[in-house]
Parts: sequence; C-alpha cells; structure tokens
Amino acid sequence: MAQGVPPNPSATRARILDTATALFYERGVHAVGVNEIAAAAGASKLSLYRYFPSKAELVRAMLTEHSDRIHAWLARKTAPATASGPERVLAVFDVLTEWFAQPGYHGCAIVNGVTDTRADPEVAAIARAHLHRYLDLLEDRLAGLAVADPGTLARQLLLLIEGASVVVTIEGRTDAGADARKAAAALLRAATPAS
Amino acid sequence: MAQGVPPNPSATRARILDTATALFYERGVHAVGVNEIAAAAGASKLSLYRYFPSKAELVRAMLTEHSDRIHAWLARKTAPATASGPERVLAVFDVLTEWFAQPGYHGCAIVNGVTDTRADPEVAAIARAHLHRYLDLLEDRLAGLAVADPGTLARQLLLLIEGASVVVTIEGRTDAGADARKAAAALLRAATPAS
DNA sequence: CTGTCACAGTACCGATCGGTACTGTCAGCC
DNA sequence: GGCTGACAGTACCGATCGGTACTGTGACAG
Repeated sequence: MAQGVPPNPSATRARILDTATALFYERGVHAVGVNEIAAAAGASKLSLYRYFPSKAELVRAMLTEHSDRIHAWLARKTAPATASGPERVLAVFDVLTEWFAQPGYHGCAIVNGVTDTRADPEVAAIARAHLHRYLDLLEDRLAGLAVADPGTLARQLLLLIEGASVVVTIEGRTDAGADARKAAAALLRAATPAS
Repeated sequence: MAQGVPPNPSATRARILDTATALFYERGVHAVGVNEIAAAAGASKLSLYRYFPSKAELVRAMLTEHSDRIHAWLARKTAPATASGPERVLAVFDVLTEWFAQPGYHGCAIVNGVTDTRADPEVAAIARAHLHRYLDLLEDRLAGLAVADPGTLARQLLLLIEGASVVVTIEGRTDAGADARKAAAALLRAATPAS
C-alpha cells in the first residue's frame, strides 16, 4: 500500500512517534510492544530502531515531544489577550476542563508515563520539567493581579489541576474540572488583598 | 529455612499478599512477575495460585485490601475527638502530608494500580470506591461546620489531596502537602459564611 | 504406622517480549 | 545503466512472561 511514497526520513520518524504516543497512552508502555508500534505506524522495526536506539528512548522522545505540544497548545489557548483580571488565570482551568472532558481522556500522559516507567530517572526529569512549565504559565497569568504570594498560589492551583486530572480519570465524571475552577476562583479571591 | 512452620493457610495467603503489595507498589504490576512474588514471599507458585486464581485477581485483592487499610488508618488518625472546628478537617491534610513525605512514597498505590491495569474495569471500580471513601471522610469531618455547600467543598478538598499526591511524587519535594493544607484552610475560610 | 493435606522446589509449556540480521524493492542521483 | 540509501517484510535470537504439572517432604489425625 502506497509503497511509492518518497522516503522522507523525518516523516517516518514522526509517524512512528505519533503512533507510539497514541498506543502508549491508550494501553500503557508495558502493554504495547515495539512490534505493534512499527506495524501500526506502517514501518518496520528496522526503521523504528534507526530513529530510536531503544524502546526506552522512544518513550522519552514521545514524552518530551508530548510535553512540548501540550504547553504550546495551552499557552496559545490561554493567551493573555483573550481575558483580563482573574479571568486570565481561570482561562487555564476552562481550557483544562474542556480537555479533561474529552472522550478517551484517562489522565495526563506524562504522569502516566512516570507510573509506567518507575525506574527511569530521565522520564522523571521530563515530568518535573512538565510541572514546572505549568507553574511558569500560572505565575505568568497571575502577574499583575496583586496577589500576596503568587508563587504559593501558583503551586496551589497546580494541585487543583493535577487533582482534577486524576479524579476525572478515576471517577469517569467530568465535573471535577468545574470543581477545580470554582476552587481556583475562591483561592484567587482569598489571595487578593482587596477582598 | 524455617521449614517446620505449622502450615497456616491464611498466614501464607497474607504473606503472599503483603509481598505483592510491596513489590507491585515499588516497581509496578507489569514489571513484577508472579515468580518473583512467590519467591520473595517464601512461597511456591502452587501456593500463590491456590489462593489467587490469576495474577489479575491477586492485583484486585491487593488493591482492595490496601484501600481498606488506608481508610481504616486514616479514619483512626483523624478521629474527630482529637480536634474541633476547622482543625477537624485540616487534620486529614496533616496526616496525609506526613504520609506523602515518607521516604519511598511515590503516589497512591490505588491510582498507580489503575494506570498499570488500564483495561481492568474491576480495578477501576475499586479506585472509584476508594475516592468515594475519601469524600465520605471529608464530608463527615465537615459536618457541623456550617459551610454553605459541604458536598462541593469536599470534592474540592479531594482535588487538593490527589493533586498533592501527584506533585509530591513527581517533584520529589514534600512541601506540596503543606501547600494543600494552606489551600484547604483558605477554601474552608471562604466557604464559612461567618467569614 | 498410615493416610492426608499444605507446602516448597522445580521443570516445563506456549506465548510474547526487546532487539538483531537478512532479503528484496523501490526512488533518486550520477 | 549502475550505485546508494531508505524502506517493508520476515525470520530469528535469548529471555521472560503467566500458568500448569509433578515430586518430595514435613506436620498432623486416625
């Protein structure tokens, strides 16, 4: 099928990476073999091992690229120009609530990846960076809001985000996102001196 | 070694269950084989399969028993007699913060188990019940505090708990528990009409 | 003394895993 | 036309997986 495609190296690599992202997220790193990934990507194992020296490296590349995509998308969807005041921060919760409610969502792929590959310190570092980018985004959206301690507030809001992701995944109900938004609004109000 | 122990059926079962709990939590369900569990428990595979018809059933039994233990321990440590007023609720966060800060803690075993066994609906049900027991505890400790909407507040506090567990696991720092407690106190203050 | 039962130890089964090697076949370039 | 390189397809490797079968042994009951 479509044998005559021009052999575009980076396209093959991207196809393998996209397929791995979907399969690993769906069923977990340990439950999906490299054989299946290559077959589903329409590639051979030789191609897979040309671009990724091992399955562990494929997982790391997948998580790194996935984290990049998420934060680029999140920053774009919550661009400061679209809102002002506390709504600038709450827009983050709106976008995440919508994301968590999508069918097939079952947790943050980065967090799941850490659970899947418990012993890999590089995966742990990717996940730490992922959380810190959340903190950076929250602190940026908090800037200019005259809250007493933006750093602490950002960390509290991060707890709500990660908690909502877990609760939505386990409960199967999607209203945890709305709960998180309401809690975030209350924390914002409480942290603003002019309450 | 200690060959002459009286063959106590339930003791063997409990030994296998305890060993499985530790190994599964440490390295994940897929990374630990039944062979290793039996060997580490000082039992044979025949004994393991006498008490648990399959590895999946062993995982379910382990998670069920673990959930029971956690909630019995949590209810005891946060007994209402030990505090009054808002401190009755915040005591839950104190206990959990101490728990999350223990060396070797890397997430809730129930949540990790759901990630490990994504396709098992029985494990998902165990996890849902686990969360609902958290909600029951929080609502019980909120009783008599004259908050406007105890159900919503309990769900918001649950988000903080699960979020702190995830953030402690990924960040490796333990101050997420303290952040969660501060956020919980702020939400409590905001929800009490006599603010 | 003689069953019976729970048990540890071990060998084994088919399947699947991650990873390697080899073959044949296209496409583009000289 | 001949060369090169990326590619799919396949066979294969050793290891390990979940699960079963078998053997020997010690403790207890009759």
